[in-house]
Amino acid sequence: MALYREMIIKGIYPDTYTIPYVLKACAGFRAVEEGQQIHAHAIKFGLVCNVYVLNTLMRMYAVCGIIHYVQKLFDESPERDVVSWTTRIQAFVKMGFAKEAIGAYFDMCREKLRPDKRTLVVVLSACSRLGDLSLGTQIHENICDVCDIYSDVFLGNALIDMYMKCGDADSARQLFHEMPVKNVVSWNSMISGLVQQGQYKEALDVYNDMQRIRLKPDSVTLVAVLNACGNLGKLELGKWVHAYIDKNGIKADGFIGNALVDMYAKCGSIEQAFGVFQGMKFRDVFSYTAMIVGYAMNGEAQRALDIFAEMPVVGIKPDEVTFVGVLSACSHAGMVEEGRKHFEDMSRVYNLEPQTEHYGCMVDLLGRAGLISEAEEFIENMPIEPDAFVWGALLGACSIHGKVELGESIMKKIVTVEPVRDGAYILMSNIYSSANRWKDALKLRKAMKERKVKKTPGCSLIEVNGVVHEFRKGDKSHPKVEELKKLLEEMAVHLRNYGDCSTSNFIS
DNA sequence: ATAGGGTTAG
Repeated sequence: MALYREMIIKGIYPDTYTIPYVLKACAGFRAVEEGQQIHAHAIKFGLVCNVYVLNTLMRMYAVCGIIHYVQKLFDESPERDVVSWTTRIQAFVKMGFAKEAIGAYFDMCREKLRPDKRTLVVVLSACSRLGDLSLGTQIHENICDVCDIYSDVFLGNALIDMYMKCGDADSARQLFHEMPVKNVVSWNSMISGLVQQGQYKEALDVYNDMQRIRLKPDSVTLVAVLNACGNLGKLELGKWVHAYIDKNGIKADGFIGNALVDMYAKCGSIEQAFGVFQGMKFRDVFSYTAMIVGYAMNGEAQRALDIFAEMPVVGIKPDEVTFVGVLSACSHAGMVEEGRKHFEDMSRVYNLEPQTEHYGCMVDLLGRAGLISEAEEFIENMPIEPDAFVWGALLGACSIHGKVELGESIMKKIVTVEPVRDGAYILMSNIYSSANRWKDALKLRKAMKERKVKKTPGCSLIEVNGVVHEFRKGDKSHPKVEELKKLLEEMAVHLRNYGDCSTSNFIS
């Protein structure tokens, strides 16, 4: 850049070779203003009719996120080649306009331009974002016409990612095994893909295979592994990853730091989570959200709200997920007024539209506090259609406060929205049982069987000395189940002595 | 002689 300036000052004109060089540097540093200056030079010296110059200009605006200019340059350019199209498609994908990207791809085909490997990689990433499997499969077939899929790691990786994001883990796995050359991105696509599908154990299996061939994980790998650890309660492995990060001088940047906070919080080590959070140089919405949700999950509502109150001070705007944490913290602590205030602030102060999760949290908040008719009213005034999550929250309130008739009418609504999940049936049958209406409870259990309702076993994970113990409701397979039961009974007796009545049936 | 576009994460 300095050399280029010197050149201009000395009165030497740039040519069609100079401009792409300097523009590449601008794109690398996201220096829009300098890029615009170069753009002005290119116009001044009459170089904008060259495809190379045009394409690098488009690319510079694309990485700086100014899609408007990309489109303008594309429209005005006298000559467009595969690179121009690819750059425009990529710009759409980057800005989250996946549909437009696909549209541009088909326009390109209509203009009788043949896409190459790099175009197809970008188009596949658009399919991933859309989660459109049939479109992705169609592109896969297009690729087979153009070239050999196995001839390019990038293409293979993009295909794995596409199948994973479209929910077809089997095809992704098959492709992965057939690829003759793999790199760390191929492994990462598999591992994070499985994590996104909730197949945490499978993700860790793939990670073990990766270690077996002694391929070094990078920060993308570790973020996915930490995510799996958090969801499986694998604190020991999570700690090991933390040590690995420190030892290998991997930058504890945003992604890694946030993943560590999330992992520790989900594993119940909330103090460790806070330690990592405090040690981070740069914190963003995700760091704060992980901490708030973590505190809420671990029953520390006040600390969740304290962290939330810090956000405007440091100038970080909360997002929808942050508010799920805030509202659930209020709900579990019975802070009705506080919760109401935050719910109102969501749209009024932060311009965020409440989603069904937020309405569900509010119904839960009101319902738990016994304000059932207000909770009902709240649902009636919802601008969006209430889903099973919202009705479920109200049903939960009926279960706590023994409202049988209301429960029955809610049950009817839930069955129409979501007939195959077990949660509501269990709640309702508990309501009947508490009201001594055993016949109705039995009838409901029968209906569950008839409708083939899927049962998700109540389950908790805990790790002791590196071994994960999984407890399912009614499961007696743990080797020390009798000892555990005895201990729990003793604990319940102690707790009741301190005036806690909620422990009577937690031993099951 | 010298130039441009690609995949993975919270």
